[in-house]
Amino acid sequence: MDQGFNPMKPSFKVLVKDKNARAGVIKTSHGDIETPAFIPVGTKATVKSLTSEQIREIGPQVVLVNTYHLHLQPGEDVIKKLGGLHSFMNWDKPMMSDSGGFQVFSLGIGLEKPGVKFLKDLDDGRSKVESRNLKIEDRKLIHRPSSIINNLSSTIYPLSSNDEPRPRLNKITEEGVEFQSHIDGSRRKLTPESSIAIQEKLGADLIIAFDDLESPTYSYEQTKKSLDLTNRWELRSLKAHLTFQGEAFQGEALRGKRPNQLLYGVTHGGEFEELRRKSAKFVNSNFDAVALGGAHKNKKNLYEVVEWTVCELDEDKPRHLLGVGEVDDIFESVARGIDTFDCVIPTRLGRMGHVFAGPPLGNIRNRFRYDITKSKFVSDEKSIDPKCQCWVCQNFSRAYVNHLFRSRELLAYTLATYHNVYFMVNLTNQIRDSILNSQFEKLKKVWIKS
RNA sequence: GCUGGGUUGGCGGAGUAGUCAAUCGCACCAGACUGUAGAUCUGGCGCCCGGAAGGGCUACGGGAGUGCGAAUCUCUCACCCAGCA
Repeated sequence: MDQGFNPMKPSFKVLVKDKNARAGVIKTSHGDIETPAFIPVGTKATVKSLTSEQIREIGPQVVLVNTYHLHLQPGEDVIKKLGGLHSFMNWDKPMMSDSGGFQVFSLGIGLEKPGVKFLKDLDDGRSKVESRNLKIEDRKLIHRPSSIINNLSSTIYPLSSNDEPRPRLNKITEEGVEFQSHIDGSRRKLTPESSIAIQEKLGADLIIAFDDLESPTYSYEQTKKSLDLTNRWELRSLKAHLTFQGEAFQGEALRGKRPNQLLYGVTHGGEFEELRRKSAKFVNSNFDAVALGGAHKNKKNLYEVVEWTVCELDEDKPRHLLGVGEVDDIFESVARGIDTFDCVIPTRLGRMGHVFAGPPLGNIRNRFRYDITKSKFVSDEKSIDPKCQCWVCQNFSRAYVNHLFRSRELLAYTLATYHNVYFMVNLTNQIRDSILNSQFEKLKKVWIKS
């Protein structure tokens, strides 16, 4: 156990409200999280391309890891033996772990339908969707060893009469999900109980209940069915959480003390107001923390969903918006009462060569980002964002970053990721300050002019 | 000088009479990405018209032939490489 480690159940407090936007603090054994806060994603116990030292320097207060990935590799027992996640990845600040529920979707339905969390791609026309969809699957298959392809679970999940049945890597039962590992093809099972047990061994401060994710293409009936399953799984997650806490730490310092993990229940219900409100009430009445999950039809629907959900929640519970988002999503969600976010966009887009920029360079039309790999930046001596104070912008030109990407140098990914994560952290810091000073609406207008 | 091999799109490199405007890789251009099977994926890439389907033009070192038809066969010129002098 860390020197000075003070086990405590995380708590949350709203400090200041500016209309529905809130500035608060989540206290955990590994330190405080001042909200609103952006949580970078470090799925496999690493924020891709960054060292923990760099992450500390950039300044996010929490990092998110994934139960599914760490369970497959290297396994929670290895991590626990090495002192838990914090010690394993040399990160002594707060950490959140996702339950692996999302992978039920992304390794299953996600293979069959485009638009993982949003339906927007379907608006472009049927033919495009069909071809794109097929190519996604071809791509996945190519990347899988042939032994795995030949042994794929043949569970079919047709979503409409027009859809070709496709193989998927998992099978959903009442008990949980039977997976085929995307790494070696071995058969695995994840249940609410095992997800919680794994998350307990990993040792993140904030953990998430095991849920089933609906597709954005689901009908009301399909969504309701999925929500009902999620609710049953969430209650089992909660029970497991209350049961396992203590057991996992038998013989250790924590025995007999209060649980030091905060379990978030996840709300679902797709695009449907009735289901969303029911789900929010359900989670609110059972959990001390709420994560908004599930699929959304589009941005407008996402904001509606946040509104509907938040209406049904107690003020004193922290609200996390899973997997969102873009700059405008963050403003709109904070405006409606969200406290924390995690999203792969800054890290993933960074690796793809897209870098963020605030006003005036960045705006709602260019989605606050541009492609640094374009030839027009070959000899551009300006920094990525002239207004940015990050280490990358203080020391490197667009030309240099452009060169690194074009020559496929590894540093490219590090510099772009560094800057992008800094951008998100800086953005949420500005948002928090604006709330504390009752200037949130003003800041929001400067950024997205709504 | 002799002998052998070679000369294909921005580059590398397939093709060796029709299904070739020409496989493929690189480079380049464009697009995608929201609880990460992602340092990834998709599309374009001679010129012109078209949204597309498709159509027209110019092309496989230069020139001349054979043949219904040539990047592919013959002759010749130029250049490159290897071995021998």
